[in-house]
Amino acid sequence: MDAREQTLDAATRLFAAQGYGGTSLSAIADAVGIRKASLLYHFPSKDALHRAVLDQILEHWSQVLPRLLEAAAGDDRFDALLHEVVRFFVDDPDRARLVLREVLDRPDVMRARLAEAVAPWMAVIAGYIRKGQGTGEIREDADPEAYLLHVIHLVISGIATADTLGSVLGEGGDTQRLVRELERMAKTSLFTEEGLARARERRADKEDEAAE
Amino acid sequence: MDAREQTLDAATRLFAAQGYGGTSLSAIADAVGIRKASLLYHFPSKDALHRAVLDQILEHWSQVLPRLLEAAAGDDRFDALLHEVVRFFVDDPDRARLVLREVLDRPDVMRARLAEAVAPWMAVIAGYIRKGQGTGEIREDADPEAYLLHVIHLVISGIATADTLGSVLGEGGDTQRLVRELERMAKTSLFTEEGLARARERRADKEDEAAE
DNA sequence: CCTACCGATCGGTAGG
DNA sequence: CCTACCGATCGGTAGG
Repeated sequence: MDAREQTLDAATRLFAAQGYGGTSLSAIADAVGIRKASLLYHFPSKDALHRAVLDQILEHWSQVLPRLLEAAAGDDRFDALLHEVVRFFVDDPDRARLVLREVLDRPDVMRARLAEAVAPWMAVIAGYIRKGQGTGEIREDADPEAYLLHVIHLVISGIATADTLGSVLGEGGDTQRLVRELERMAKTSLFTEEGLARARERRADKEDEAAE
Repeated sequence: MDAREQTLDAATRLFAAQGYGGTSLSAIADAVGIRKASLLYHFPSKDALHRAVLDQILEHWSQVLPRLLEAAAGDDRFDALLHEVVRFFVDDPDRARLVLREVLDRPDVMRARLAEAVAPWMAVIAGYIRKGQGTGEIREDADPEAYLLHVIHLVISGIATADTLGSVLGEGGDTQRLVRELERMAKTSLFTEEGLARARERRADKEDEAAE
């Protein structure tokens, strides 16, 4: 791993933990083991480094989202999508903390970037939800776009703070327990009882096929 | 409003918008219209000012929560509680942003404070949920503590970012629309169809009584 | 509540 | 990738 990658890694970690204003270039350079001036050879400014860190995360989704929506075009699209989003942030909770901080720190910059990178895909998924409302599998009173926004909130802020707030649950407050409840809430607030029952049948069928 | 209150107000606004590290004492003093040195006459240090800002918020809940739980001891306890929490943060979204930042910036300090101030009440409400699971009004598979934590997440991060992310919904992305869907999600993921129906009946009865 | 001032640290540059 | 250095700003103090 070259110095540029090491710097990106350390910056991700420190920006996530202490914020942009709370992290100095010296602190990042120390973590990498170089001098601050050397860091500014790889990235022209603190702001440029910060943008590079954020680009890494948003770039991932520009690549993964379309692939995922096509691949999981079948019945379990929703499950697959939710699982992938959860997996990405649980894999490295710093990603969740960074996105959360960014929305707080630079609301207008982030609004523009999300409108460009995420909104188009949200519209597609909202379309699927509306189709499900037609077949009776999805609750009529759900507001597709607002629902999606809240599920993203649930995932990101839930995972960003899981380490800290899990302990409020007592000893058993691990991330897995929080994730399980999070997925349950996302599903039961979207699907009708009929929709949930159909999904269970589909899963049972699949297991039978796999067993043959 | 004296200078101390003005300082608390300005600090709340600026810490919420730009974070602790991103806000200088001069910036706060400028907003109040005094000198930085004068600010440090009212609060011994930046850290002390920050603590005072946070204390204001947590103190509110130490007072309101017990009163609310006793007063709304009837059937609509859940509705009343959720509404009050939403109202408090919608009233001033900076409160939501501050709490969110605090959990990110000082995880261990915040864990300790929440364990002391919020955890006991969460245990009480979780007890009510378990009782509802016994009567069939609340879904058996809900995890009471994890559910409550996620609803708080939903409210706080939803409201903290409503201004920014509402626009992702298009023109109609106002806070009210987000709040309505938020409350729908919280209820439908907690109550069974039977529980929801019973709540509707109770509301109809109340309206009849009021009409008489 | 002010002026005046402190050492420390900030992001960034020059030059090699 | 380094040493050396820049002006600006930081949180905080002295003294009135």
